[in-house]
Amino acid sequence: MSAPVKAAEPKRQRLTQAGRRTRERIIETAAELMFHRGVAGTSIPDIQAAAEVSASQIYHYFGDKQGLVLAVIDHQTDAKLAQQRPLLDSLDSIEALREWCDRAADRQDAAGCEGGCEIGSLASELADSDESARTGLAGAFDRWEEPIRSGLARMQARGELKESADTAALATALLAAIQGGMLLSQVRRSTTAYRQAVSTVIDHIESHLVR
Amino acid sequence: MSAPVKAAEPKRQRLTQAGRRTRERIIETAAELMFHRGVAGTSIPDIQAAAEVSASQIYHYFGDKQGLVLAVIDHQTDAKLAQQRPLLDSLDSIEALREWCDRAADRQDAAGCEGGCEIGSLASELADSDESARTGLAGAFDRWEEPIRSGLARMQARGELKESADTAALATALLAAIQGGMLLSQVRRSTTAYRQAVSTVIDHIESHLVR
DNA sequence: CCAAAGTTGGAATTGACATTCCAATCACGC
DNA sequence: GCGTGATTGGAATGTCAATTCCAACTTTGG
Repeated sequence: MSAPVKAAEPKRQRLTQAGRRTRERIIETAAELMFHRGVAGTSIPDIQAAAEVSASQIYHYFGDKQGLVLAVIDHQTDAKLAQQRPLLDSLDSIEALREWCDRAADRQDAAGCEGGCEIGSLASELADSDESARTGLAGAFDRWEEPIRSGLARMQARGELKESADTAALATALLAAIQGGMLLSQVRRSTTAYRQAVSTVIDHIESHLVR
Repeated sequence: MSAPVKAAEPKRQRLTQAGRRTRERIIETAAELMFHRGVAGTSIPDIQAAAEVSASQIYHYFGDKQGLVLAVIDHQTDAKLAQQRPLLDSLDSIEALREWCDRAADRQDAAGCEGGCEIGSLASELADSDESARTGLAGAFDRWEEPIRSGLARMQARGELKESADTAALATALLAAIQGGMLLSQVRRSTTAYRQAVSTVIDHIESHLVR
């Protein structure tokens, strides 16, 4: 029959300087709006108005709304990793882990606990309704989890963490605590739950320290 | 100015037998659809068709879509607590905690990891866009967390858990692990993350056992 | 049995929204 | 300098959603 399902793919086109800038502006604006109002709550006209572009521009660069959503997923993933980057690459001590998680908590407090995790919110909304989005978000979580696992693995390699510790599982548990904690904090409008959840998992990691 | 914001409130009316049944059917159908497709992805006509009711019936009983959503939140909360009820009231041993969490994991596996937590999904979608929904969901999480906390407190009272253990924080951490683990499992289509997250937190609770 | 209130059907209204189209500019390699 | 393809504007299209309205029918309490 037809070729294997793939997302409406805007043909690989050469982008002009202006094109690249427009494209970026659309993605950033869409990401912002979708973060605050959800994907379904963000209409193309909304994005048009906020980014000051015409409908044709959005459809020219992304094909359709789904294409834009996929671009937003990648953008938010890159943005999150970049934002946490210096710390993210040295999560190889209990102190570094705590510091890294605290930063996020402080940011969340500063935002008045409105909005949860950029990735997590997209995941919850899209996981069951858009298979390619689900795949993209699974990749996002993998990219995010990797530096955690890697940091723990370094601790273990250095002999600071017991051999019996399952670093992969601990990394997953910490990521889950972050996600669940963020959600509870968003709903309760207080970072207490996030801090407790994350702190609990890090305490547990600490209990695997040698000595 | 005006009275404090309150949701469009269908006047307290006496319900006939038929009325009560229709109302219930609408709520259950809406809950089901909204769980699978999200609130925004579920239209009133969708609900009409699935529940075999007319538009007037929905608006008669709930005022508007938001009213229906609030009813769905309460319904899902009651349903979740009822479903877990026997176990939920005796979460006062490590084994009971593990058993309780395992059940949820098995259910999730049986569902092919489609759909996350009924409460968590609603929370993520509605927390920032509907203040009364947010309040209702905060209450839902509180009602859910309470039996966990209470079970841990009993363990502590019996002297099984060290005095130094913060049972409230541990309960919150477990709930967060459940939520975050569910989200990761939904996105990854595997309960591994959920099992690891939950297991990690329970291991940590276990480390607070006396002796 | 009668009236008030509860229940239901279904059409009509109004407004968005995603997407398409066409035509006009504009940038750049040759 | 020219032409091809990139970029943009803005109107038009078709669909579908939320909600309202009104009229008919049913139940219930007195």
